[in-house]
Amino acid sequence: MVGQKALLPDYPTLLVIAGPTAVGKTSVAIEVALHFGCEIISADSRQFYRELRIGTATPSIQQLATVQHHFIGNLSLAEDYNVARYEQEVLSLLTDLFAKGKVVVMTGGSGLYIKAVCEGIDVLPDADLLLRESLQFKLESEGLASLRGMLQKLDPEYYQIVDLANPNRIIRALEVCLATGKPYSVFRKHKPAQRDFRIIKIGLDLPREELHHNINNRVDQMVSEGLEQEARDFYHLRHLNALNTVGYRELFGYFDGNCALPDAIEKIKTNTRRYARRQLTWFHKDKKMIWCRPDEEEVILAVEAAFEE
RNA sequence: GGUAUCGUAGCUCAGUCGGUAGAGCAAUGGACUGAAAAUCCAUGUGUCGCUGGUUCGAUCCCGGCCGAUACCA
Repeated sequence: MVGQKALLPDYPTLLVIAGPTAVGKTSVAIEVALHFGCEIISADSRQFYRELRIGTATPSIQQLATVQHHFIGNLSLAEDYNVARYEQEVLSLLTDLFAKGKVVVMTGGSGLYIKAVCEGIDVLPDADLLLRESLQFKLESEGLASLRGMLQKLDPEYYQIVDLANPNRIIRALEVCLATGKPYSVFRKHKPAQRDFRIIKIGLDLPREELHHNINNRVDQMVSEGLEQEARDFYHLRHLNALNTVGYRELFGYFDGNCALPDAIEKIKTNTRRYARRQLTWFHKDKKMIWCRPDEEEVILAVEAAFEE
């Protein structure tokens, strides 16, 4: 199968390969991209940061040399970034890539980022970091109930549907209300965007036990590759969102003296497992997802079958 | 070999003055439009080590056995 002449689609096709962390997306995506002779767009909100190499399981130098990748190491830790920018940048890149070939592979585990590319995302104001900080302060000093009260006044419609226990949701809505003077809900259209390319979504999964085994092994491997030093190098930047990331926060806790190194490593494994579960929850909701084992031949067969539809 | 203590959920342990049991962690399910590797919500049946006995009734009391730990030989 791999190495045989590829069956190519008639229209530009974005081939999404999603799945939980450590399922084996990177190598499958490379094989699939080689098969279709195309490039890879990463959809991983932490592999953007070039400083985070070990802890985010960035593809190796050799892997990156095999197939042209995009959105790997394209940002520096201190840079602000968000889904909407990603959507725009990917769309613009796709125009170029589809001028060269009919297929582009997109792979990663950040569900929201994939969704933004496939379905679009509403036009909203970016976060104002100062405003966010002051709301955060209000949360700490006055409690969540106070923020809820504000939201109830500023956007009663959204107040009815938000998760009222989730500070992040409420703060974001308030940011938009305060920055624009309009209720957050008027911006939330949720109208799926029309794309001028076809989308085929493949979800990779493994029996849970096997996935956990992969996760545990990979964390041990990260540690032996020097994850502790990588985290230490950026300990002083821990306040940055990019470092609010599994693998780094647990080690920061160890540097703070809150736990021993083996405990921190154990916590990384646990939190990675939970992260994988949240990713699966997100992807399971997508009814268009075609589920496969992380095996390139199985994926290519599924993709070529989808071309026919 | 003797004595003592312990054996309860995947793990660490609590508890039942005898009426078949519950916390933390783990795990599982879910939500989620500019923080998304983030953030938030929900979910606790397990031969109470095995086996006899007492009892209307035993995980709890008594005996034996097995296992663990500590101390003594």
